[in-house]
Amino acid sequence: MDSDSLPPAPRPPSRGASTRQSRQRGLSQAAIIDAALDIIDREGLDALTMRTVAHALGTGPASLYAHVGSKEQLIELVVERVIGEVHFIGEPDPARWEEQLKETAHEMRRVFASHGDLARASFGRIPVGENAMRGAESMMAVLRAGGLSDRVTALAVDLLSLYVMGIAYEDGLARGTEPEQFVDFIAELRSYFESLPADRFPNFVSLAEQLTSGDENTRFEFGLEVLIRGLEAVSKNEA
Amino acid sequence: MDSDSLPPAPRPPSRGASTRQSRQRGLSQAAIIDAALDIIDREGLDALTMRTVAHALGTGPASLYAHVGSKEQLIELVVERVIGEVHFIGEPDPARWEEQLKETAHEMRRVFASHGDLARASFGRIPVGENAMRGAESMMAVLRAGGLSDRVTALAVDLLSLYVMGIAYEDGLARGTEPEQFVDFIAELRSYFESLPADRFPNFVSLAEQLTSGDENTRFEFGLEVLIRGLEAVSKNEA
DNA sequence: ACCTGAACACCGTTCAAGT
DNA sequence: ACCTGAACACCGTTCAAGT
Repeated sequence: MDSDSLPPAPRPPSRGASTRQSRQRGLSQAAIIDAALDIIDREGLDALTMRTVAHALGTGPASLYAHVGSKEQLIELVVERVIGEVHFIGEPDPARWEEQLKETAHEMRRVFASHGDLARASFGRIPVGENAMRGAESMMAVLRAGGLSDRVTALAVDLLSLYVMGIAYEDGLARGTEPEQFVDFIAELRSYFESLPADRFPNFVSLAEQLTSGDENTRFEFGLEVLIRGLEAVSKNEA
Repeated sequence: MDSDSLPPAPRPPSRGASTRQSRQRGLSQAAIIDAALDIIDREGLDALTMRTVAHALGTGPASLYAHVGSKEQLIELVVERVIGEVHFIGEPDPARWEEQLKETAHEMRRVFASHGDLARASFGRIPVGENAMRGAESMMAVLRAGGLSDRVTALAVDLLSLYVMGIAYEDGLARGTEPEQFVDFIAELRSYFESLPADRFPNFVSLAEQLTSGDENTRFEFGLEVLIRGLEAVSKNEA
């Protein structure tokens, strides 16, 4: 997974301070990231606290600040680490760019789905870590191999990431509530839609089933299909 | 803006408690929502605190709980109120469904852009308030007028909302930092991309300008175009 | 019924002091 | 250089007590 390190990336304004390194004297940045990710996996993002992380490592919260600039930066590091778990396309195939893009999207969703509601914290960040950069590089390679212009490629990588992380964000929220409770809520929602006054809400009434029946996978698949077909259309139009 | 009230909507699992009404004895739910929105507009979502809201109204935080179940619910009420500012399409025109969808998307973005980073709190919520429902109803009417199937309409209203709110979320983050700082960061980012090792990051290097030049409006417009062209394609395919 | 002060159980972060 | 305890300046929410 490792490779030659990159020059230092610019940091987005007003995020945490810079990182210091420790040379394995009990605590280390890696151990802190591990502990943080473990908490997110098992108890979700809200349970992630400088205090809970410290506790898991047998210290107090103040000790973490020798290895991590802030809680904000710790989350950034966790996200970057998790992006490292995503398998991006290594060899772009011009004939299969749509499939390869879908594969990548599925991979990203799968990985974030395996880490609680971490996607919530990841959303809206401009990721400049090594793993995130490699991922974007791979997506751009696939898009260009598919014949998309420079302009469309640059916009598309952004759009696709927004979509996938948005879905992952919502996935995480749904996972935050008990599955049974969630099913109940959807059922309640359906009968609520059906009970609406038909003169003012004709579409809610007649689409009540459609609106509450699709599972999250078909929603995801649909959006992906729309985006890729849309990219094809926009790209064709440009030429 | 008001109309006959709807039957009580189901509440998503594990959000705030139910609302009590006060009859204008100094404090009221409306006044609390006003104060909260005002704080968000001027200082952003992070400045919204039960304490800051209470302070703006000349009381202590405990007093708010007679009118609002929780902070979570207060935010929900603020979001619902803000959605009320969006002008949705009243008369769907079958010949102009794409334009009408774009108009609605622009309206939503415009309204949320005028309320700090509120979109961040709105994202991922299933909105069941009256205003939100009317908005979704209007979008579905436009989609169906455009000839989209029930299935595609139901999925599309969801997809479009996800996109617009995702963009609005990012808008809000960008607005959180000083404009000058943000420009500097983008410039830094560009030279960082350009300085990357070309053997491992050929696309970042050659697309450095494209990746850092588009302003937020062109990004938004591009995604909207892709989505709508994609919906056309998917819809044609279905028939 | 509404409002309040005080308190509870938390936060992230700093800082002087230790090694 | 790293680690720590204690403290600072906050949170959301509860609850007994007031009117």
